[in-house]
Amino acid sequence: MLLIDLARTSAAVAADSARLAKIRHLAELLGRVEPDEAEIAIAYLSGDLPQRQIGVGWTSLRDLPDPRLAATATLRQVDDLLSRVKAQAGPGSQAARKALVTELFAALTAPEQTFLSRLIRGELRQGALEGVMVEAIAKAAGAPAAEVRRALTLRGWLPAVGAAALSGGVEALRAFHLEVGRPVAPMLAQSAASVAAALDKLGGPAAIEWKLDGVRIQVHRSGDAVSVFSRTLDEITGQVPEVVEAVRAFPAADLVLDGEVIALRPDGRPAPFQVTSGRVASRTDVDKARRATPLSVFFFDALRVDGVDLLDLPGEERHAALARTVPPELVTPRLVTDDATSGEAFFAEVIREGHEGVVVKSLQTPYAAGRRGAGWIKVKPRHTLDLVVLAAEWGSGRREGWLSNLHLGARDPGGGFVMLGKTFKGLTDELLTWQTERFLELAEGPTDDWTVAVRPELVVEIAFDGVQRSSRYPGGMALRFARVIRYRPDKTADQADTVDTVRSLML
DNA sequence: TTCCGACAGTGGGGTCGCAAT
DNA sequence: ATTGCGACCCCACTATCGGAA
Repeated sequence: MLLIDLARTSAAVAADSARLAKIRHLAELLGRVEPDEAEIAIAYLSGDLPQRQIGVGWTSLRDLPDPRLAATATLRQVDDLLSRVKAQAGPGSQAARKALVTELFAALTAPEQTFLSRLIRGELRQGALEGVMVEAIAKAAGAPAAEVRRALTLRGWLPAVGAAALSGGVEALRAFHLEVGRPVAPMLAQSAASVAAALDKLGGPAAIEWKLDGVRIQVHRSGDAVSVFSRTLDEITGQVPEVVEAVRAFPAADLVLDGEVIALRPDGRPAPFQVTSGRVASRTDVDKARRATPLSVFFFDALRVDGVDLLDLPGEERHAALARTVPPELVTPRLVTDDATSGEAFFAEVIREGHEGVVVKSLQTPYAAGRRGAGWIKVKPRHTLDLVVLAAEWGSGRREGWLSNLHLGARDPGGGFVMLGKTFKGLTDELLTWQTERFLELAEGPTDDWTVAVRPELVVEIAFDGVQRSSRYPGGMALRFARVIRYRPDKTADQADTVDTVRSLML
């Protein structure tokens, strides 16, 4: 199959807003792809590369060679070349990558260049990724979407599942099973504003667990072989020897567990997320990193114990299996209750201990791998500040033509404002329209292609999860997960919150 | 007919490793 | 020694479609 076929399908998918139409376009293409190119087609049309990452990003794709007029590139040829790009390493590799990318793009027509460039940058913007592709595979293979979804959960990689479905139908899908050593898409959580709201949503007793501000892990053990995977299913075994040692000591030789690693201070309180994150990312001298920043591990779910798959069992039965296998001090602390008052008290206590919040979990629901299932609901405290808009950046994609990303500043009692970060979240289309107009009225000072500086007059209420140390911003601190709640037309900039207030929140 | 679950899109701060400067 | 880039850790929120209620 030719790359131009995918480029045309992608354009058609983007042109139709209806999901069912997108699915039809994708299924039609899957119906005519050769079996040995099915994985490539599925990967590309759901926004992925079979190579996952190839060391080429936005900057490397800025100036492309002139396009050709005739489309001749096959999927296989493109895929082979991208594998060669990925394989470059060592001195001279950046130039070698660049040369290969240029060679590849010089062989493509304009629509192919656009498609491939967007794909590599991760900005396909066709309104269809994995979720829609699951439906398209089901349609093309004549199988129920639920079977495709189940296989995806267990295999973790849609192109493999889709290729099997296209060639072997439902039977091939049913052959996928949980395999120790191969990661499963982790279950995700929805969120709620309070424990009471979360309990209300679940209806009935639930488990309220500590939410640790660390890094999610999935651990597989078969005999002495232990593998640890990240949330995106990358293997990080070598970076977390503490986990490997802990799990080897458990009284079960066949395990799949879900948990979190976190750096704790000597007094048992959590280190800032940046510390845990940096430790987990360290690969070059793990022993040294470990001595400086030891990791603790806590488990909260069991997907398999001693040869028995637990994914489809109710949460409580999985937790019972976990408790039989993992020593109590390594099980994430929890409270089972249906009482909102004691639930809120538990939440308050967890926050006092310095942790991020809680996850309220249904006792009944199975492990909804890879989905933001309704069975888990996270609750975190929310801080707010009234800050001043210092500038805004032009948006892209569906926000093109709108001033979108806000630069936020706190008032300096000594005069002026100190920038604390940016946010684009929480804005409705209506608000985007309003603020674009307003900012252009207030525009002043240095303005580049992306940024419009404005007179610091507008006050906006910002929610955020915490204040982190920052080397990027002049005040030495930045807001974590900042988002807009509302504008405050009732306030003037001299009534905005000060940097001193922000600094007091950093501890 | 209305409601709501699931998805895609739009970007945020921080850190590490590597190659280039 | 420093800088730029890619990858990945954490992530919130709105708009939209279409099936569920």
